[in-house]
Amino acid sequence: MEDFLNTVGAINDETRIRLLRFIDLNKKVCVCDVENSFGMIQSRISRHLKILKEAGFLRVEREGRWAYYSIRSPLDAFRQTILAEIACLDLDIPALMHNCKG
Amino acid sequence: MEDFLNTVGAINDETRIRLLRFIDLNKKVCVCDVENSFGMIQSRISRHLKILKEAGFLRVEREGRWAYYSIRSPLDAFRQTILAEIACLDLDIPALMHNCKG
DNA sequence: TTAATATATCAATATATCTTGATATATTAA
DNA sequence: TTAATATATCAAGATATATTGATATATTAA
Repeated sequence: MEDFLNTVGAINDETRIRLLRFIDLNKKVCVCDVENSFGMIQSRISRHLKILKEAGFLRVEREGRWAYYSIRSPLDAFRQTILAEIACLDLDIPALMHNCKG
Repeated sequence: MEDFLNTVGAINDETRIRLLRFIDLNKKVCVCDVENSFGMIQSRISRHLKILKEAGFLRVEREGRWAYYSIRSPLDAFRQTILAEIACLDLDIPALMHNCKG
């Protein structure tokens, strides 16, 4: 139950739905690129990515000062179904903007 | 997006998850039976059933002074997947108590 | 018609979640 | 070591959702 509510709670937010789709499309992104692509402040992005990660949708790899987020693999059938459902939605997903300063 | 968030929001609540499973198991129930089975006040049950109905999970048939709720049929694949996922959870579902007074 | 039952909805409060701005930590480059 | 960049987390306020008790509506039975 706890895991189910965690999973469902994670996708019960428009920002996170868009973030999830964005990462699904762009495969591997760092926080500052997401920040810039979505035009949202860093703490907001970071918080939502954490929720998606803890809900089992994302994984993080640290490389130097960057944290790269991608869709967790393997993904169980239920979360795969959710991703597929989100892929069918008519979402406004921004283009990936690389904006890290080094 | 609106429909997706509606669907997801509906199952983002422990009470509604249990109600959904209860109705899935008992097929067709009136509000006062649910009220008694769950030991919750009527306004609470009524509100949650309405949310599940508006999220596309339930349908209502009025018969006299009773409102009978059941799983909506046909149910699209995504909602079926959700029901199946809920069926796998270890939930505390009460036995159906018939308690209408006439 | 009156009373009882079933259900829905409203208003108030309580609780949870989201957003922002500030701050803390870590890594790298100068 | 100092400064810059990237990320995470915290505290405060804003917003949304849940719960309760009260009330409204509808149906049936007496």
